[in-house]
Amino acid sequence: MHRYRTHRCGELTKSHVASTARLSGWVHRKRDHGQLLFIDLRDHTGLTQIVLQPEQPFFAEAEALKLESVVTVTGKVVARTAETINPDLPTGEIELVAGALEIDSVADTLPLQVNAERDYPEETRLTYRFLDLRREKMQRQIRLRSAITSSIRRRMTDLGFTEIQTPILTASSPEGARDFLVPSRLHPGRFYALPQAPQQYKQLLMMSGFDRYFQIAPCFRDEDARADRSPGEFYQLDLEMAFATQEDVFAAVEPVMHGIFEEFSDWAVTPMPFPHIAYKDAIRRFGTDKPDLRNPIEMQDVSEAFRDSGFKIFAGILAKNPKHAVWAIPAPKGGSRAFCDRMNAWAQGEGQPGLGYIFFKDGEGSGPLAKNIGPERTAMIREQLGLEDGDAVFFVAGDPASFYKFAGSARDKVGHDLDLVEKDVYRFCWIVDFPMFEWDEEAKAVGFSHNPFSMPQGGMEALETKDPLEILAYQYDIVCNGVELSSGAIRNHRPDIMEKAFAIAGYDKQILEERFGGMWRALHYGAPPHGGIAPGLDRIVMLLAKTENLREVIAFPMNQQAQELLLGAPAPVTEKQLNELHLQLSLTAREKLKAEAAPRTAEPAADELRANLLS
RNA sequence: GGGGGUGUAGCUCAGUCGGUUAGAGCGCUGGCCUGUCACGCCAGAGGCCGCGGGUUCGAGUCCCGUCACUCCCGCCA
Repeated sequence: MHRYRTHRCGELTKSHVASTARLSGWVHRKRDHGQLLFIDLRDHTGLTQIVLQPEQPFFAEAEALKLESVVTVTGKVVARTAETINPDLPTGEIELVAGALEIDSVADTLPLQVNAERDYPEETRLTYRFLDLRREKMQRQIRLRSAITSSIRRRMTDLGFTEIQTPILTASSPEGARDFLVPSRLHPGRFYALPQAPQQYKQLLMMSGFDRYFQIAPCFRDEDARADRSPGEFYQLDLEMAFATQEDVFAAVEPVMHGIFEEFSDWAVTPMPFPHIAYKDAIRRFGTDKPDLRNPIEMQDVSEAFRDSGFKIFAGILAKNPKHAVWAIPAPKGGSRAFCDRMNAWAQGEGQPGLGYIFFKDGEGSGPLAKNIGPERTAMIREQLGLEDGDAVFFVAGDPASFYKFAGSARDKVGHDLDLVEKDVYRFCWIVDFPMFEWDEEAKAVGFSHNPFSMPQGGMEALETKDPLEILAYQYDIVCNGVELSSGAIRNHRPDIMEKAFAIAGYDKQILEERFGGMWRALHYGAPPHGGIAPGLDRIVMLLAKTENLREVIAFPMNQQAQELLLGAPAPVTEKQLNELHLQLSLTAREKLKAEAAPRTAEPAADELRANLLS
């Protein structure tokens, strides 16, 4: 008989009755009747009820067992009587009558309960992550992540993609987010950077003739956290294809995404092909480049209804600048003064002057705004938006470039508050035709708006003849339920076009050679046209697990302050380590205090242990 | 860097208008219980009310500061 187990805790059924079995696992719950003790024994497969009788020599020891202790039980599998069958448990028709009990490991009093589905503060959960992970929900979510990852690998391999690892210690790149830097011991004063994405390497692989590459790639960016953005590190399904057009990339990725979402959820998924929405249309219709298409509301430009109207504020705004506009956010079934006033109060809380509105009842428009512009213009708006009695409409005026974000969040709020958002469905779309360049207000100059290696639409001719801010790129995002899952592009494989594009963004050829040396060289020795994309794995799993927080689908996440509470990262290092790396710290008194205060870990002893290991 | 929320027993939370000895559930300790499965019953221990200062006869409660966690803004080619 195996030292620890002949079966798993979720395995025994009526067919095993009368056989001898050995189970190992955690004490999930105890029910002590004095002269009879039940223990629910748990492992990754489920629960089995163990029955312990008082004549057994280990009975007292078993009674004293703390929850979450680890034990090995050997005994006879017995059928339960009809009255004692537990229909809620897969193993509920049998129980194991203990003949021997071995205590493998005892547990202290628990800081969080494993056997209860209740919420604990993040800090407690992360400090005791090993306990948190034992809970059923976390087991389910981490296993879901594993299954999704396997499925992605299989699908990509079936499509002829080759999985290739790329370096973790690489070079800092001048564009993008803040880098994590790793000081070099052998090269004083020089630093490696952790990759923000394997962008250049995957393009080099295309130039190396691998045709189709993919990787479940770790990416590192030193940004502040959000609920849907881990601090520091995350994973992407990174892929790249040679001799591919934008449509080829869509045709490869769409079935993978669609297939994954069909495989791991019973919610409806947007049928293929996913709709394509141009960036500027997404902004105009939804106020964001990552629209939640479950929300049916679409905004419209209603400037003409307000131009030279009796509503002097909007008329004035429109007269001031030809770029200015008035956008309407329809609110079906939102036609009550209470709702409109609530929206107005919300807008003021968002730092807006307010939110103009009209609501429709008894065949006409109500509210101060309708009075100001008169019945004809009110009817025009109603006509354009197809509104009926009982509906409302909100207005935002000014320069769309500055108000579209607010308009987008107003659309979100109307959709949610009026319960218009579709349920139990994944709504996908592609956002295409991103601008190649954008105006950097801080630098007062033109810069790359997304990926500097994207191919401008129209190629060299566009760069030479068009206003840079008008040029579009072969740059695209895939969006699901308002979550940006990935962005990608057809790359610029022509050194002459790249030189010109970088010149427009203010980088001269020398920078290109210095900072992108490897790729710049490779482009001169036969580079295939290529492109790719990189869907974020954490966000895919988060959507499929139906949670709102990335930390729910990461085994050992950092907290919002980018600290890992189990091992205590980031941690101070010794003088010796600093010296080897040719580093000196330059900290203010206040920063020194903070640096010396060791991060909290689960066991105070861990801090001591770490100090010993480091010295 | 900025704004919001939270901080009370091991854990989750309640705590009224500032007023006597700060409560509940789970967990923990002791006792009882041979069919429970969120077992039940009885008893008990456990509190720097995050920390510092202030107002007050009196502060968990009000004010100021500070720290921690969390959500958001900035940031995220």
